Amino acid sequence: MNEEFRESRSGCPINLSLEVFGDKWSLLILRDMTFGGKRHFRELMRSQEGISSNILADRLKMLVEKGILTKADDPTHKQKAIYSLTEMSIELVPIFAHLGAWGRRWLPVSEELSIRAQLLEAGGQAMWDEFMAELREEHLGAPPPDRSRTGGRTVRQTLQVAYEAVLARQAAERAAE
Amino acid sequence: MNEEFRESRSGCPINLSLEVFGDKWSLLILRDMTFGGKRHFRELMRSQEGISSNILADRLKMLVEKGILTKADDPTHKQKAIYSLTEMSIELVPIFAHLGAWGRRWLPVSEELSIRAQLLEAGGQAMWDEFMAELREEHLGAPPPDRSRTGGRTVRQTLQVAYEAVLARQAAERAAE
DNA sequence: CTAACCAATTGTATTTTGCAACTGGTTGCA
DNA sequence: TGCAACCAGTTGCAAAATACAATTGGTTAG
Repeated sequence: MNEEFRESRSGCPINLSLEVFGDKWSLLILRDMTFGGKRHFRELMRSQEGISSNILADRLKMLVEKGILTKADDPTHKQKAIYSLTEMSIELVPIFAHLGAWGRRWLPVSEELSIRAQLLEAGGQAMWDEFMAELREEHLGAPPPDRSRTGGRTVRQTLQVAYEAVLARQAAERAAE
Repeated sequence: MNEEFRESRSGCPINLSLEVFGDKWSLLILRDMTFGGKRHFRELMRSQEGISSNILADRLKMLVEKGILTKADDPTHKQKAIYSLTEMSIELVPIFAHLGAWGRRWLPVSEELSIRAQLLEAGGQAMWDEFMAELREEHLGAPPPDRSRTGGRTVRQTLQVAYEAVLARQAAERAAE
């Protein structure tokens, strides 16, 4: 397991974490998989930030090597690869939540791209736990979580609906001008 | 405030956060200031990971420009600069805590460099709040927090004592072989 | 049969990083 | 007063990472 860390700069947990995703793209790929439900190379290419295909290929390879993602053949298409989160990456959800909250508080975020972060912050640990359970179901084939409390809607759907509502309102406001 | 983000790739809070410290060094510098109490260039040069002086100078400049640090003259020495955390960087404490917990769980950390992360994780939000209050006192001149509950020892001292205890035990074990 | 789709790879230019040496000055001490 | 240690960087250069555009070799739907 530890072979890719042979040349690590130090055994500090923060440093080792940064050696994994201390760059401008790795966490964005994981963000799109986690919150955007993206599983394929081509879906990941359509990121807000415009990643190029060689960088994406390189990062996916690295993340698979480090055990943060897994890669499998998609049965519906011989050339299609499907990427999955692992427990390792699913447990980044609280970090995403805090990172989003911090960014929303201190940086010039746009409303539509920060509504998810806002809801995730407001939902707290309970929502994060629920979301992680959903990801385990979707990516690891874990048994489905009890969804009776949440009205049958997944956390990702909740976030997505809120995002689209903001987009719709913005479009209406622009039309009204 | 937002001038340095004019060319940002997107208004997503996670993306904007990564544009600030999505590299291999910025968070390590902030870690050393936050947990190591380092305030001077030369102290920061002595990181576990061996940052080089040009990179350190570049990152300090960027972090000051972005409002994540401030820089002031040290009255004790004409050439000495003293760097301080701001509210922005003090509020990274929960992110450090989660990042440390994640790294400790999934990466090949060393015992002595992860004992702090372990204590910080165990201490939870209450400990993080206490620590942030201490940092505000130390870096922003905020009024001292009520320290009666904690036996007069600061969180940083608690972490440091634990770190040194591990080092001492390791030295004793090596001597006993 | 063909156009769209698929996950990349290739080539090249630019930018960032890493490393070592060096700068111009300040301070403590003998 | 002179000298060594200290101070925050800067400079020059090589190596690595990144960005961008074009292309590859194959698959699939209509």
